[in-house]
Amino acid sequence: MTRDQLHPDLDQISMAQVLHGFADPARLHMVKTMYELGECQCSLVYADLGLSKSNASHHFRVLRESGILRRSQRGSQQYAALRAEELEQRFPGLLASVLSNIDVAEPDRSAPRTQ
Amino acid sequence: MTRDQLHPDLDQISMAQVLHGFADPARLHMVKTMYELGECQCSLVYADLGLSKSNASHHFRVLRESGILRRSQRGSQQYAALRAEELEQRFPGLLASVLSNIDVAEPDRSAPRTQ
DNA sequence: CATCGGGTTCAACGGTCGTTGAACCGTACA
DNA sequence: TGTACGGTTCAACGACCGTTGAACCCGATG
Repeated sequence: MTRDQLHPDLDQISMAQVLHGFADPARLHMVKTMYELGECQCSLVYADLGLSKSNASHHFRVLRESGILRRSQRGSQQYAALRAEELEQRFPGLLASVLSNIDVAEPDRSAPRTQ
Repeated sequence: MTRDQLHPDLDQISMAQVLHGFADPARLHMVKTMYELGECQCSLVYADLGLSKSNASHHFRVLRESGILRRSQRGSQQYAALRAEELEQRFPGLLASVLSNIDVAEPDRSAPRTQ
């Protein structure tokens, strides 16, 4: 059976909050992975990111508290999945546009910063 | 004539950066105002937000450095405008979905926090 | 000249963020 | 029983964020 953790009602989440949840390169990568894999084991989500366990746990918490993903436990394993339908209902089109732009070419970091 | 300030090339802006630029209630409000008014005087953008001058200037800087708006000076007045077309080209659909969700009902802050 | 208006800059503050490492927890398996 | 695995929690750290108030800048206007 699925035993849920603490997840906010999406009606309690503001636009600024969910945008903050997305606004990190590691978390964007995790979102992309979950989109591609569907519900999957947590360790798969950050496998190729080089995050420490505690750091990954932190980002999972931010994503969960932003309403972006749902975690559940089945047997001895934890799973994670995007709350895609709920997000679509609360913020129509937002997840889709974030997903479709995650792979946009990263800027050239060797160039000098502005200002 | 239009004299520009320091604005990053949008190719230098990452998805995470622009999302961070949007991820603040005051800045979302400013974005909405600029969308409704088009290019307009800066003071109009934060008129009904209760921001101090220096705080507004700070948020203008964040929005500018995130590539979200362009500032210009004509005569003695400063103007601000969304970089809508450039954003659309770099992150297709993103600005539109943010704009269309800014007015989503704010969550009920009287409810207890999760965790 | 002075002064006003619209913005910027600066230092300072309290709070939060991302990251780390170590300790811990629960389940599974030897 | 022990021990390994997958995660969480905690304290700590340096960095950054949002906000404030005061000082400053500069073009326009008296």
